[in-house]
Amino acid sequence: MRPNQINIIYKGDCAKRLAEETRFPKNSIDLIITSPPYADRRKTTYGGIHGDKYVEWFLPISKELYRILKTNGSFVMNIKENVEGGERQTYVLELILSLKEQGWLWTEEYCWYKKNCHPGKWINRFRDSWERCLHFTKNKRFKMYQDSVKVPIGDWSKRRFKSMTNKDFVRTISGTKSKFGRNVSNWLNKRKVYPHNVLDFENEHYIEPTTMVHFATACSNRNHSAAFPLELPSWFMKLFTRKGDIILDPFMGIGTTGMAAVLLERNYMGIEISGEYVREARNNIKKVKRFRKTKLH
Amino acid sequence: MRPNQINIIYKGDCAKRLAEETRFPKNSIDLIITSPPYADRRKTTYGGIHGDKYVEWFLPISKELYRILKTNGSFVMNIKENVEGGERQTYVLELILSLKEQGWLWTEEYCWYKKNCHPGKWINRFRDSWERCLHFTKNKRFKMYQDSVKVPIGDWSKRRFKSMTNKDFVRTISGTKSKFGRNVSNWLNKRKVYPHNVLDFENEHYIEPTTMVHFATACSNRNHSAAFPLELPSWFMKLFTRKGDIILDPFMGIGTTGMAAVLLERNYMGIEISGEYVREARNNIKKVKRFRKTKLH
DNA sequence: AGCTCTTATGAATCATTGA
DNA sequence: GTCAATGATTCATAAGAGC
Repeated sequence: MRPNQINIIYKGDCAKRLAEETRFPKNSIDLIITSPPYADRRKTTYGGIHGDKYVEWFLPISKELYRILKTNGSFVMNIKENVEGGERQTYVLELILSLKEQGWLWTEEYCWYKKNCHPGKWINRFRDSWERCLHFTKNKRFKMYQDSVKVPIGDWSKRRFKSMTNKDFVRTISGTKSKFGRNVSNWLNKRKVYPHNVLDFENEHYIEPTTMVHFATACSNRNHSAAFPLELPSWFMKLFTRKGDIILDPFMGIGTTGMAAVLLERNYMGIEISGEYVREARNNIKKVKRFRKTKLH
Repeated sequence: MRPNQINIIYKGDCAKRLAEETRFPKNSIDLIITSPPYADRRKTTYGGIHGDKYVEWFLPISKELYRILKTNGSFVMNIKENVEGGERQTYVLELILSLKEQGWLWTEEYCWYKKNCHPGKWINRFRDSWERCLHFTKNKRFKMYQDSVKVPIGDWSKRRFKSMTNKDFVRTISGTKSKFGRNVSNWLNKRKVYPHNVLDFENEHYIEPTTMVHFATACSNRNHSAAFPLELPSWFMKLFTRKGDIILDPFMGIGTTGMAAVLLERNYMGIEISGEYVREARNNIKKVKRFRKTKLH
């Protein structure tokens, strides 16, 4: 069965919304990707779930997610435990163990390496520049389209570098965009390889650059910062779905997942408890749709 | 109390060795850094501890480690759970929870991003290119010398050196006659910033390049590859200890921790169960000592 | 000595085969 | 069936040979 409506955002508490079986029939979603509220964050909307209560709060939601996900689908959760009392909290670890008891397979943990992380200075730690992207599935075999996220081959193609003189180095450093850059990028495009499980979006261009640039200029929303950037859901969508598949984000926020889905010609479904976020998400997605029509076709 | 001997490697099972109180008095070690055998690895030496038994096996060891670590010391464990039956194993998660019950504070989880990870291609996952470096302490306040691991920053420098191996880097600067060499010296004196909690040794050079290069040429051991490269223990040593401090590796292997300690003028202690590894570790450390005398002084 | 090119090999994982 | 051993797959680095 298919959901009775797709490409829609429902306002409400996702535990309740997900239980509506005509809207969310079993085995109907190809990919669930979300960044749930972290413990003690988003206090206004979700009442600031404490770390001690986090697993208890999440399990009814993940039970519904398990029901509605296709047997060959994937569930990707972007999360990072915050620090409390000088220690990393343990609720993410406990959540992984509990999800396994619920029937989920903990297939992989991707590392999202974000170099431009939040600023700050503490005496007992450095800035946190990575987050977990937990990959759960219902079965050992699931849909995975690895070719769609291939990246240019690594820099060991520096045989190219070695043939260069010191002059070339200096010119590269001083000159902004010399022919050096173009040559190398040409060379690199000759061969593509599979990526690994650290997502480093600053170095690699997983979204087609032209699409990305056009889009960035077309819809720039500085008012609110997304929980995750467009690249993150886009990467997993390309990896685990094909065009026309249905992708769900039960904590839709300002609609980043929906925007990525539209750009990649997938169908989205979203749930969001905050009315303000719902409005903004709908608006953002509308902008993306308009952009796709005008610029890409 | 101080250990009755330092700069020594004991052969034996570390659970038993650590209990010898004259050799390992309580509150006597400044930093414990180790990469314990991963589950089902190193079968010949450690009997291949299975994931199900891993926590049970490790807890008696960590109990002794807690006893001998100074109250302001740190315990850094490099580990990564492997895949079994298509899923990531959970023994590392369980170990973290159990260590907390034992009294340890789980202060931080650093991510070691290793780009030269094992090759391979599978239908359900990509290559694993990161490992956990779990940071445990006995107290909220502990010794941390953040300034000692600051990294040079520069708009061009990072981009420039990203694609160079240490060897290239060293070779390049050693030709100081060139203009490029002078540029590099400038780079070394540039403004420095604090790193973050992703260790990315390809991009940053945490060991002084000259030391690094001289050493690489002086002692190259092909026979055995270290579990972790010299940079990893070096980085944590600089961060959590000062010259003259005592550093313990209860799973010494071929002595990488000891080599780093000698290079950084710290004292080391090690335990290793394999006689062959003990010999090689002693030999490696001897080489480093000789190197330090001849090349650096 | 310095550069180019070749070759070997990693804390891996999965499917298949054989006991 | 269950478990163990083997082969296939793959990318980046470093050592070694040759000029």
